Amino acid sequence: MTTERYNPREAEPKWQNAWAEAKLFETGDDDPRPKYYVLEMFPYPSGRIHIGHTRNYTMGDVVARHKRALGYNVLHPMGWDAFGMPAENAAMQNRVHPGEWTYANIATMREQLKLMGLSIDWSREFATCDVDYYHQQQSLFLDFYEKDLVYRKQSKVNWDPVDMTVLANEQVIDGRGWRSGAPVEQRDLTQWFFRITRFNQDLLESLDELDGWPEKVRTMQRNWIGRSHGLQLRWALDADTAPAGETELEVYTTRPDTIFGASFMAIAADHPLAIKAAQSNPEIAAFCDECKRAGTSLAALETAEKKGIDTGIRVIHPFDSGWTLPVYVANFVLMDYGTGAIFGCPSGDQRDLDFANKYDLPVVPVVMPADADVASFQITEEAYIEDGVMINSRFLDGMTPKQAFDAVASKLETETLDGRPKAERRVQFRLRDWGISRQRYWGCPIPMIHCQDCGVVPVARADLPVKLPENIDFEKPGNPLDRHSSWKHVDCPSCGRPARRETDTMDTFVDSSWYFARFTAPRAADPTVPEAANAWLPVDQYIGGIEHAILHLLYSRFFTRAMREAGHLDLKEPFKGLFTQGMVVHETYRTGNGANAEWHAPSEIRFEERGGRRCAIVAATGEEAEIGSLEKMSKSKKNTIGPEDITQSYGADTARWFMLSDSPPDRDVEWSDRGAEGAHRFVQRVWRIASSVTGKVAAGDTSSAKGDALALRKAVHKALKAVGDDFTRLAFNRAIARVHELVNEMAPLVDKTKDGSPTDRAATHEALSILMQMIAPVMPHLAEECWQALGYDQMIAATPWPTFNADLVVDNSVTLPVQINGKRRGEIVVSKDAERDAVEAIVLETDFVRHHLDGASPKKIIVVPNRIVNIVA
RNA sequence: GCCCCCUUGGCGGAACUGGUAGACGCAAGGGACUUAAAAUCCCUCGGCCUCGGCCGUGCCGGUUCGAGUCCGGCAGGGGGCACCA
Repeated sequence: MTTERYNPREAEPKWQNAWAEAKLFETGDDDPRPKYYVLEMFPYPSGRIHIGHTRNYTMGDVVARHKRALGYNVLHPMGWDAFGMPAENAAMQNRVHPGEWTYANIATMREQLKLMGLSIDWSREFATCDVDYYHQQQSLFLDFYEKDLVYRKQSKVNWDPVDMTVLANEQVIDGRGWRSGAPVEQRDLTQWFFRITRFNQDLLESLDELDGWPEKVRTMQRNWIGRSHGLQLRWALDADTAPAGETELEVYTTRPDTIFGASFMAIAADHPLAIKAAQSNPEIAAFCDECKRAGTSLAALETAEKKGIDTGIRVIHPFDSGWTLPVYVANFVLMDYGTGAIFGCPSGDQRDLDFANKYDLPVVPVVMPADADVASFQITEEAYIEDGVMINSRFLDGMTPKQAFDAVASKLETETLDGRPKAERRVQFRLRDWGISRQRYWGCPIPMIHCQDCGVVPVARADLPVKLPENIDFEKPGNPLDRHSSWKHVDCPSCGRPARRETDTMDTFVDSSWYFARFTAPRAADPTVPEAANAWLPVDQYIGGIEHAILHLLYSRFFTRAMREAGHLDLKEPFKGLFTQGMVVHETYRTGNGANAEWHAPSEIRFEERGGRRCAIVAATGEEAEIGSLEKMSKSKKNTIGPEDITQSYGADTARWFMLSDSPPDRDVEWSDRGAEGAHRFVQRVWRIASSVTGKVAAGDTSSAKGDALALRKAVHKALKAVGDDFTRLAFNRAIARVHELVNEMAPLVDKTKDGSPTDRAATHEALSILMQMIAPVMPHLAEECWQALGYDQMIAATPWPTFNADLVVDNSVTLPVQINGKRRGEIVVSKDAERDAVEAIVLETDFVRHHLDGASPKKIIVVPNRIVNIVA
C-alpha cells in the first residue's frame, strides 16, 4: 500500500477551522466541571510574532489541551499588552499614530498566532489600549484613591535637558540621553504612587504558601521586599561644625554591633544636611550636582566609582562624647533608603572599606573569626562580614555580633538626646511604593484634575473614561498630552472653574497587573464580575519569562490585594502555579562594524565550509558575515524565524514538537533548521505508521493479548503513565523522549500485529489510538488526521484522556546493578520486592562478585530494594 | 556593585527525594534497498589503553558504603536592580 506523505499545509487549516466551528475552545462560566485557568504572559505587539514568542504559548497550549482532555473546564485566553514606548517611537520615526501602529501590529500578530493552532478562547481577547479596558483601569484607580492606596509625592526622573523630556532608564546610555547625547540630569517631579508598602508584610509572608512557584522566584521576591531588623540611631552634631538649626543626624543600621568600628558618616546628596552644607560651600554644591547627573537607576549608581566629599560637619559618637566623626556626602547613599544617611564601618563592609581607603579614614576591626588573634588581626583590602567575636569595642568585647546588637540597642534605647531616646529598634523594608506616573502619551490617562482652588480632584465616575485624544503630534519632544490644550483644559468637577487634567499616564505595568482578572469577564461594565473572578481565579498555571520574576509578579500580587479591598474579587494571590520558561535563541549574522554594522536575517544567509570552518555568506552579495553568539530573537538583530516560515514548509506541529523537544522548558532553546527537519521526520513517521494500518485494524477486545500484542500493550500503557506524569510536571522534553522511545519500540511490533489475529489487530488499534492521544496536546493537527485514519468520527480534541491499565505497567522482575566499593561490577535479575537476605545470597553467588572478593568476606552489604546493591569489601 | 540562577559527549539534553552517568534527539561514520538520488531500514558513536580495565558530569576541597545530585571555595555564562516589556 502506498501512502501519501502527510501534508500539513492542507491538514492544519482544515482542523483549525473544524475546532473553531465546533467552538471547542470557547469557555462558558456555567459549567459543572472543575475549572482550570492556564495563562501565558500576554505579548507586547511589537510588530511580528517570531517563533520565540510561540514557545511559551505552545507550552500553555499543551497544558490546556491536556487538562481539557482530563475533564477540566479550561480557560485559556489571549490578549495584548498594548501600551508602551515602542508605539511612540514608531510615531516619531514614521509619523504614524501610536494607536494605528499598535492595532495594525495586533492584527498581523493575531493571524500569525492562529497559524500555530493554539487552543485559545479568542472570544475573550482584548488589548490594554482598548478604551473599554483602560476605562475600567481608571475606575480601579479611583477605587484605590478612595481606599488611600494612591497618593502623590516628589520623585526623581531622568531629565534630558536638550530634548526637554523625561527619559526611561533604557533611554539613558552611559549617562547620556539616547537621542540628544546630552548628559542626563535628575529632576524632582510630583508623581502618583501606589501604596504597595501597605502590604509589605503580607506580600512577604504569603510567599511561603506559594508552593507552586519556583523557589528562586520566591527568594528573589523575598530579597526584593527586604525585611530587616535594625536600629534607628540618632547622632548628635558637634555644635561648632553644624549648620544653623541642625542638631542631629539620624541613620538606620542593621549592624549597630559595629558601632565602635565607625569611622565616618555618609549622607545622600539631597539629604537636608547636604543641601545646607552646599549652600555655604561651592565645592560641596558642585559635588552634589555631579551626583544628580548620575541617572536614577540603582545599577548605574552602584557600579559607579564610590566618591564623597567631607562636609566639615562632625558628629559625636553616642558612646564617647570625646569622639567625633566626619560627615561625608557620598554618591552611593540614596535618600530613598532608610533615612538617607549611614554610618560607615570600613572593617565590616566592603563598600565602606573602599571608601575609607580612598579618603584615608581609620579602619578598626571590630569582628574577627573566633579562632583569630586579636593582636595580629587586621583589615586592609577585604572587609570581614562573617560571624565571629567582638574586638576593639569596649564593653562589647568578647560578645557575638548578635549579643552586641542587643547590648547596643538596649543601652541606647534608655539614653536620651534632646529628651528622646538615642535609638529605637525598627523593622524596615527595602520595598518602596510604586511610582506609576509616566510623562507620555501612549498609556492609560490618570483620571485626576488639578484645580487651583480645590486641589487635586478625581474625575467623576460618570465622566469616565478619560479618553486619549486622537489629534496629537509627535513633532516636538515631550508629552503630547501636556501640549494638547483642548484636552488638557477642563472644568473642575468640584467648583466648576477652569482647571487642568493630569497629563501623566500610568506605567504599563499597571495594565498587566490585572488583565488576568479581566479575562474572567472581559466585557463586563465593571472591572470584574466578582462571582466570575472568584470562580476562575487564581490562575492555575501561569507561564512566562524569568525576567518578570520580581516586578510584574509583585505588582500583580499587590493589585489582587488592592482589588480585594475595593470589592472586585476575594483572594490575595493571583497565580497558584508559576512556570518560568526559557527563550528561543538563534545565531546572529553581521557585516560591518560599529555604526556601519548591518544585521542579516537567517533567510538571507547560506552556509559554506571554508578550510573546515563554517562560514555564513550573505546570499545576495556573497559577502561573509560574522556569526554571532546565540541571542534572544529580536527584531533589531534580525535573528528571528516567523511562524509562517515554518508553517509554509514543515507545519505548525513540527515547530511545536521541535520547540518542546530536547531543551527543558525553563531553559533556552536554540532554533536550528536541522532540529526542525528531525522533528518533521518524526511527524511523517507517525503518519506512516497510522496510515499503514488504516482499514486493517479496529477497536476490539484486547484482554487476551499475547506475544507481540501484549508487548505492544505493555509498552503503550507504560508510556501513557510516564507521559501523563511528564505533562503534569511540565516536563515536555521528557514526554517527547518517552514518545520517541515508544515509537521506536512500537514500529516493528505494529508491522507484525496489524495483520495478525483479531486480538492482535485490536491491540494495534488501541496502541495507535493511545499514541495519538499522547501526541495530541503537542501536535494537535497531526493527531486529528491520524485519529480520523483510525476510524474515529469525534475529534480527538474533544476526546477524554485515556487511562493506563495498572496491571500492564508493573514488571515482575527487576534488574539490580551490583557495586563493589561503589563501582559497578555487574547486575542481577531478581523478582520485584525480593527479600534483602535473598538478594544478598544471590549476589554472593555470582561469578563477578566472587572474582572481585577473591575469597574475602564482605564487610557490609547495602541493599536498596529495587534500586541497587553495594558490597563494601 | 548587590540579589537570583545555570555549567554533563561533537551538539541539545536524560538520570524523579544521594543509588547502573550519557535515555531520547541532532550531527557524524559504516551498511542495506535503488540504474541513481531522495525517502526508509540496520549498525557504530565520551576519552584512554594491554579488551580486561582505568579515567570522566566547569575547577579545587569535603560529607557518604555510594555524589552530576548535598556542603564550602573558585572560575565562566545568563536574568533582575524599581521609567524596556
